[in-house]
Amino acid sequence: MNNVTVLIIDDEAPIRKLLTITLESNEYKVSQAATAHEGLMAAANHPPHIILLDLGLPDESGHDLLIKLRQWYTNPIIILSAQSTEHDIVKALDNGANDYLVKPFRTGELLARLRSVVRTSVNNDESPIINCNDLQLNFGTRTVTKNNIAVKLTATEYNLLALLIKNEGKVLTHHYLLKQIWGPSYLSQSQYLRVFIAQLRKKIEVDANKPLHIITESGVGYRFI
Amino acid sequence: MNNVTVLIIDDEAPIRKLLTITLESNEYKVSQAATAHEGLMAAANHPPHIILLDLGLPDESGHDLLIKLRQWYTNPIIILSAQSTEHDIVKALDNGANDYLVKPFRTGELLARLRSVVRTSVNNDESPIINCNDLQLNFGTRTVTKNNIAVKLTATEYNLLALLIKNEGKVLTHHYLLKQIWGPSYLSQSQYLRVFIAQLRKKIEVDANKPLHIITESGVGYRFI
DNA sequence: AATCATCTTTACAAAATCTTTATATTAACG
DNA sequence: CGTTAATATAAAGATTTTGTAAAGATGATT
Repeated sequence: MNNVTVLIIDDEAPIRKLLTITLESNEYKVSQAATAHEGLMAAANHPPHIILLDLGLPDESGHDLLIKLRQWYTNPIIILSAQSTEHDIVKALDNGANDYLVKPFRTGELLARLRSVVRTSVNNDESPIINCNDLQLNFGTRTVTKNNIAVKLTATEYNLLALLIKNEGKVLTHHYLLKQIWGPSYLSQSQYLRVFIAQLRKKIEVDANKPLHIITESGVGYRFI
Repeated sequence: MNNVTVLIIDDEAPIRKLLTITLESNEYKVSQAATAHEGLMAAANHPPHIILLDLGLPDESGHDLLIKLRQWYTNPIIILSAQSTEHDIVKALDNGANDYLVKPFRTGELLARLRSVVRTSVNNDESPIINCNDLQLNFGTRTVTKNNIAVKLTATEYNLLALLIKNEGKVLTHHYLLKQIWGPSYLSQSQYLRVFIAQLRKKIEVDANKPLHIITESGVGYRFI
């Protein structure tokens, strides 16, 4: 469940193979390129979270590719290179590389350095907040506000509301809701659903008798708007 | 003018001297510490933009100091160590180090790696002190005050409070809290949590019966406001 | 060995939540 | 329009979860 994508740009097939196996067994999604040109295209078409770049490419200097990438690509780039001269390392880092590993590198160290750059740069992306008119649900903090006033929900109420909101517009059947919230052995307890929907409406609707958010689809289920 | 502050934590005076000269001639502002304790205090009192940390300190393992620093310090930490085993490198990186250089290191490379971490970390001048109304928590010194009066907390109580405060607003599940504070083998000991939450409330809340800071989310966990 | 602070466990009280029941209201359909 | 099925609501009860005090255990320090 890592979901971090890595693009390997290296001309040596055995190294690509080794890296791919290593990374995939650590739940990274891997794509490959064997030349600078291929790498640039791949990065542009499907920007990965991280690029592993070999400096010794056949068609173009890795340094030049790095410079080209850095004109628009802001995610981490880690250099993997047989060159271990200070000149090469300094040049690569100053051209925007986030790290530089000398081949042959140790697998564990590579993975640790990957985790390090992922930690510092990849994770700051999403704000898991959903707004619906007066209503706001924050998945990160597990809070609900109505007109900026906190609404106190029980765990079950929150789960039910979150499920409805995540499927905004869709009708969720009684069957489905019961299964998701209470589990597969509660499929016949449709009274639960009525009780909890009523409680939710009391808490989040302006007028619980004329619900604007939680809509009843008689005979089928409920829908959130 | 660079204006970037660097704290060197290293017990060997000659290395501190060499680093200081190197860094100052590149317009960094340098401060020094010769022991883990000194380093922790220095970092807490005047949080630097970057910490250069030697793992071989006399009074405490550099790894342990790294862990303590990372409880509140979010700026880059670069390890300088004579140890070059993969185990050490991986451990340090996973404990939150941003880079790891093996001594003896090349000056140009160190400077390039410094430039690299400066470039990527937006220098958010973050204080190691968190204020919440009447409550103040100092991550550097591990102390808590309520209306400027020191509150005496045990290690476990402090850890629990610090974890809650670091995730202010978020609900932390019982599962998560137990795992973080007591370790993965204590996941079923939810009574611990109740006892320690009660103790914390007695110490930091104005009225422990009506907690304003540590909020119970029944069936889920606790939240700090 | 005695002391002290802290952690762990136990027992019970209090509170919150869930479940069930009863009954009212609304929608579907001929 | 009236009947039937589905849905809504309130409130009582049962159950689970949480809070608290206090006793026992541990382990470091003297």
